[in-house]
Amino acid sequence: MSYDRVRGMYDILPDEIPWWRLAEEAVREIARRCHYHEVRFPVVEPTELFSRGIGESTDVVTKEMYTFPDRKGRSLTLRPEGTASVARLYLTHGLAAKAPFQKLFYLGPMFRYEKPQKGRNRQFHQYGIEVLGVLDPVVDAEVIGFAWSLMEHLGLGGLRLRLNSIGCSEDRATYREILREFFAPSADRMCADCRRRLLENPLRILDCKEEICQPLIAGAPGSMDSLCPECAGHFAAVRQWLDRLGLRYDIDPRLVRGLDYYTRTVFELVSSDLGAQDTLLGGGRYDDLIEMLGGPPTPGIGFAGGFERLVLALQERGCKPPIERLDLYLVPFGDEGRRAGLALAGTLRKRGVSVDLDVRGRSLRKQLEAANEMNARHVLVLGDEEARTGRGKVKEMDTGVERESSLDVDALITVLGG
RNA sequence: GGGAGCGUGGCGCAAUGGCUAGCGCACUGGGUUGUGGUCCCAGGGGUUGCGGGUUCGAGCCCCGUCGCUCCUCCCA
Repeated sequence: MSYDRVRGMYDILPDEIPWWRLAEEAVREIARRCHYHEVRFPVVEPTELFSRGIGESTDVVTKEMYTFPDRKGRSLTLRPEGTASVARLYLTHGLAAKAPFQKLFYLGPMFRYEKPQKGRNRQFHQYGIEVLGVLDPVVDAEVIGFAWSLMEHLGLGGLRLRLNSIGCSEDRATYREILREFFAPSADRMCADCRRRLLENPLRILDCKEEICQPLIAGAPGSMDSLCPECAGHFAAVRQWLDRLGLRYDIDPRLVRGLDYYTRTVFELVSSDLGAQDTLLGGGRYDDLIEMLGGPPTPGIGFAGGFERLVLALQERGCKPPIERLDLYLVPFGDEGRRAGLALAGTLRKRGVSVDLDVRGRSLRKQLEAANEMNARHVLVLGDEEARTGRGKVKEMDTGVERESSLDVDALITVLGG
């Protein structure tokens, strides 16, 4: 093999496609029901969009972006996520003034330069929804409801929604200080990473999985204690809505998301069927993002989910996507039959029937074996005899029953249908 | 970035340091050019990831390297 795949980027072969389509169609269907509109945006954006939108100090920006200069020396980046692009799109097209309230969704590949492992690739595929222009807590509940509807539609179980509020930017600043004061006295009893985090971003300490840090983290004050009255009220209202709608959630005061634009409500939907990378989707509010990118103050909320992980979870749960069967396998046979075969296939295909036929002139036996292997519903042997008389026998492969039929397209379609 | 495990036909695996590196599945053809699944026969396909070392002799042992997988980290 002379060329390897790029590390962390994968081919998806026909065998896997049914699960992908199942997942993609579910997203589109829920989006349709909830009246979200699809947007598509470039895979490449100016680097600054991400570094400013996602946050200069985040892992994504500091070490995970595919960034390169174009031929005129401008710095471009393969999108590592979608929200920043949607915010940019919102501003680019003047929606803030024209139609400030938007419910949008997207699907597509994202890129992050990370060490690959189960459920984490360098090119991965996300779907995401974004609601722009409304601060009301009912929207938070609607967005979370979308996530649950999607999972319910797919019949996925083993799920848990982790919910938290990290407050507005002022709250986050005060919380950061509270954590700093809390952890500082015991800094010497924490792992090296956490000592660094203490200075750079104390919020991250809460994510630490090191044994040594666990007891300390367990006793740390939650972010909800430092919420301002507005944010506390917002969060209480979100919870009320969720309760009213019967949407399950677990409050997790240690849930801190890794992108800087998040404010107030944050959440993750995790699956018990996945490995270490068990977050099926994650999101939250980003009420300052649009303004940060140069637009008018505009609240927003959304989430993104990974298709790879969704597919893994579906397979883990034994979900079988519907199998698409070939309607008819034509077995052209003899000179006349072969001449008639392709023409007949063409007319049937125009009528919406899926037809395949042998193009290698193989033996009758081999062709039937092929038909059997590809799980065709019907077989029609089209030899010289059939070509001459215009009649043939359609065999239903599951039962072995043969039915005599005219080779007239309408007659055939009737036989195939039954 | 750190750690662990694994690299042998397309896939899954085997081979005490010793014969021409085998087996199953898959693939191709035939048994059977007028009807599939089973069965039988035959065939193609390998620089044992790569490079070096030890040895009379290395798929096997040693070193290096590359790759893959999982964990950590982070996140979708």
